[in-house]
Amino acid sequence: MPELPEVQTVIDGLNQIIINQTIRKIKILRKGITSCNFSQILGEKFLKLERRGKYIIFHLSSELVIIGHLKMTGKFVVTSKYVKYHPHDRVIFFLGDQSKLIFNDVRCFGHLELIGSADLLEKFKKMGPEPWDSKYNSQYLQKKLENRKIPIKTLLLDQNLVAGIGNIYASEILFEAGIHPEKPGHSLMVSEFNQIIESTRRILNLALKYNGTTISDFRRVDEKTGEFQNFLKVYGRQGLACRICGEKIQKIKQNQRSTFLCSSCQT
DNA sequence: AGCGGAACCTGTCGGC
DNA sequence: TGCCGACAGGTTCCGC
Repeated sequence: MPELPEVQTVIDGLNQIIINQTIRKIKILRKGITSCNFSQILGEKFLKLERRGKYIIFHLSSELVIIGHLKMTGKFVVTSKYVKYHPHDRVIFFLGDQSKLIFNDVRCFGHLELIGSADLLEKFKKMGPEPWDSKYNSQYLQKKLENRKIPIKTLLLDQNLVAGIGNIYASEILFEAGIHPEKPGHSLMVSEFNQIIESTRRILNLALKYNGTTISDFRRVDEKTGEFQNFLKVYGRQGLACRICGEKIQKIKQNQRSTFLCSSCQT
């Protein structure tokens, strides 16, 4: 589900609500979501939430941090004491003000883990730079991709190359950059790497401004939808006219995942 | 090392 | 209407 803008939207929502709340009790409704021993964080407070790639980092008033990943369908919702459980609620944090922080996930791909804050660096050691990091530049991409034969679209989904891009924004970024998604990584020129970097930042910034994309079931913490779906130029628009040239948008499969493109604008 | 495919799990939608 | 396959915003593991 959620890519960088959606994860950041969730974090911004939670930062408004759960900071300084005490964790009174934790209930795990579905095993497999987490194998943590949560008893060691009872009585602790949420201090601050951060994002790294598509991971959510909950800093606590102890030396431990909770790391969450929403995968395809995970959500965090905060509700009052009296709201009943929903079918896909998986983990419930009972908070000091009697509200509940609920991790809900239809498909159960999502995951929560507990690690020492000193182990955060190690945890994210292999992950690529954030898109706005100055390390994410054309020399970096050229070096990392010089031996890669696979399509640039597939490469943009690799979190060890750059953090946070998923299936929707990969298509949108390459459309904006005017680059065909099937081009092998090693075949791109420096100017094309620069286009990708600029497009990545522009599109993610815009998506952040509109609280992410709601295609099916992404919701903000307050259960509102994101609005960036209204700005999508290729994703989900197969058969419709390209907004730039009028050509029909195509849908292709790459590595078992859908890619959308305009074969006239992207070369 | 790089690459493709399967697996994880549940729900929905479109075609026949 | 009902069944069945395809598909869904992600990541990891396995074998070549």
